[in-house]
Amino acid sequence: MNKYGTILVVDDNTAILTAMRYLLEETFTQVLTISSPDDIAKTMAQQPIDIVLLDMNFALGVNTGGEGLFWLRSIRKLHPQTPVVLMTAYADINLAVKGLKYGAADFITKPWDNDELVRKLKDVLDMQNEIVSLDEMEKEHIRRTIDHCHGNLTRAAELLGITRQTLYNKMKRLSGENHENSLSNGQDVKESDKDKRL
Amino acid sequence: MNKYGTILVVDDNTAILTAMRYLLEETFTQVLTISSPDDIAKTMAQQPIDIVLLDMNFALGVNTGGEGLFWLRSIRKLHPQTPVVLMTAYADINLAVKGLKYGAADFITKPWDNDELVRKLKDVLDMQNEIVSLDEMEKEHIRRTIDHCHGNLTRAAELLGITRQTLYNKMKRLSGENHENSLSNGQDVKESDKDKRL
DNA sequence: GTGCAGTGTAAAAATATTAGACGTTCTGCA
DNA sequence: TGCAGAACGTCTAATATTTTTACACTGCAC
Repeated sequence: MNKYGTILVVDDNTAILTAMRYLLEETFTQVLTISSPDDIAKTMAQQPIDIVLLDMNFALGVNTGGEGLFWLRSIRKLHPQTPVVLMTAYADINLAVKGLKYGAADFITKPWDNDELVRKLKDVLDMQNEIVSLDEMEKEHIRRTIDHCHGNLTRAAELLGITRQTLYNKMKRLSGENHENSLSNGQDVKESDKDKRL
Repeated sequence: MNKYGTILVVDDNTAILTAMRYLLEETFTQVLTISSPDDIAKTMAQQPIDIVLLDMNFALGVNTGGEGLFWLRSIRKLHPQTPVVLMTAYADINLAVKGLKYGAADFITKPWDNDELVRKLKDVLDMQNEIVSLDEMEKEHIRRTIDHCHGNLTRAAELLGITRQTLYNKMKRLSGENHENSLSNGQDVKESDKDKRL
């Protein structure tokens, strides 16, 4: 079974940290727990962390979640690619929206459901593993830009920083490539001679 | 003053639609309001819509927001680049998270604050207007991928679907281009002879 | 030590992009 | 209705980039 790497759990309630350790050890290769968010940077500098589970309410009596958002941003700044899942006891829709807009990968409310928690963490990691090829990324961005320009290819090309002709080329080429998914196992089917000359 | 294009407001409460029309006419060139989500597709096919403000609870008595999510997905499918802002009277954190994950641009709870509503809508449109050049997008994706591969360039190149040498080229080229922002007004400073031959 | 995986580099051939041009269609407007 | 400007679609030659293939070097596990 593929385990899911290293998870860092940050919560000032040590009982919760203990519970998390037991729960997450089944799924993750390594479960790190710290009770003070001040240690986040240090811990993440020492070793690669694959995902962070971050509590939103640290200062006792201060439950606006501002603390959590601060640490979320701090993590995002230092490690933009490491997903952060937020956790809070005080379901606050604005907090959730803000958290997700600051780049949180998901949001979990306490008390949590064990299965749901694990499933969400797995989903996040599965998703972020989906690195797409430059071509696919390019295709998507081009599509969006053309859409944004209401189909005006001249303007789209300008925004994209390429010439109109290049945009035509890319559109032609990229539209013909969407059936090859392709992780080819050595069988390179070169069809480059389809209309080399007409 | 630059107005913000066409907004489509979908809510089954006609009083709210009327209020929205008055509120949003100051900011948007055109305010379309429909009370039935069934008309969304038709309306959006007839003319370009720049942003959608979508209520989450349509079927009276059914307040899970499932209806809203359904229509959100339907809009995202047909017009992936058109931002959708969700609105609900029933602050539900899971609904907000789901909505944002399905691609909603923001989330507003009723009763709303006029200024905040308008500000959020403007923010969304300002943000989505930031179309970046293909080069910038490429650079960002490459950076993320290398990060994801813990610095293993060979694997990053594989994931990106390019050769390792091309990755080197792109890294060298793209890292040297980040000071030109550049919207040049005809002054093309060609420095292509910097190390043409050595 | 040897083999393996990754790095850094090189040069020629294959491709892609650019700049510039041309005639055609579309669209707003007088 | 007809015109001017904007966008389209296509082409060519000059550049630039990417691929292919190859070589030498490093760190590491066995």
